[in-house]
Amino acid sequence: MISTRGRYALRVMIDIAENSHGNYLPLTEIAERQNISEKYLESILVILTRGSLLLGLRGKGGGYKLTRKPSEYPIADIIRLTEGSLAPVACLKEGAVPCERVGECRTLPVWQGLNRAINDYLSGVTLADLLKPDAAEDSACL
Amino acid sequence: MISTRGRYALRVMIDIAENSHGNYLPLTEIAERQNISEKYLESILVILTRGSLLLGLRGKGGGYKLTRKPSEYPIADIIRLTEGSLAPVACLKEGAVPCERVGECRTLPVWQGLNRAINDYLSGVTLADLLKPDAAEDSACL
DNA sequence: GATTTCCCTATTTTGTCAATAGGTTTTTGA
DNA sequence: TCAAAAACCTATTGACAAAATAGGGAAATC
Repeated sequence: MISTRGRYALRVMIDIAENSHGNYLPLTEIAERQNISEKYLESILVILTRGSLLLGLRGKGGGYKLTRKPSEYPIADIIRLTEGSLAPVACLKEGAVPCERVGECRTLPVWQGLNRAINDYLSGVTLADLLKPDAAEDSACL
Repeated sequence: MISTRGRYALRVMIDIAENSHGNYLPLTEIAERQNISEKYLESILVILTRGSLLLGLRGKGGGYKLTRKPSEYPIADIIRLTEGSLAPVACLKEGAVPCERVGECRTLPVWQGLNRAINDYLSGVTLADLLKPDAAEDSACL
């Protein structure tokens, strides 16, 4: 199950894509529009910024903006970053110690197949696909 | 993420399919083979039995057995039952109160698409696909 | 230099999952 | 008929991660 953090992250990315028009959007504005507490939202924006999905600028006139065009943000990137992983089971996480039963594990193929299905789907949808028609023009967003 | 309960459930179903040969397998035997505590395993078998994926028989000579041929168990059924749902977000769970933002929700299409990708994949694989070659003959398992 | 705004670390709260415990009922078979 | 074997049932504990809060520090602007 995608957690609150990942779901909020996606909403926030859409919000910025639709409202930024190339400018920096302050946290308070996003929080109000999305009805998320400023403090909790902040913890999510930190992750998105550290992962280079957003650019943060301090001081008056500062805020957050996208680093790329919406069509260059696969949803998979957003969810993977904020959730830590997209893997449906722990043993498929990046850098997991390979389970000792790996040779005899009868269930591994299912999880690998599921993992691929999830990745393929979420990699094939981008932020641009989720925007309101009039906000979807890439040029208007950077 | 699929929880321990769901992963164990799948392992147990495979175990029974491969070892039952039409007989009832007692919990203790399965627990030992799978290295799962008897008490915890019991809580999982209760779910599988109530959901009619297994048949339980009490008393000496009793235990658990499949109710159908392995090829008639989509993995989706096993995981959905033990996890409660396959939905990647709460608002897509069976019987969830529809979110009030539904009309304006920009993220819903992603979750619906992901939901479908997961369901399609897990519905297309059955228990029979995961068995050792020599146990895969359906007739030997009921 | 005061205000705005992001940045950083830590803590509390909450809730679910994993696991355990202890008992009850049914069935068999000696 | 009674002891053993086995599933069935309810409740509780323990551990951990997620959600949310708190308080302050650093950069940029005007």
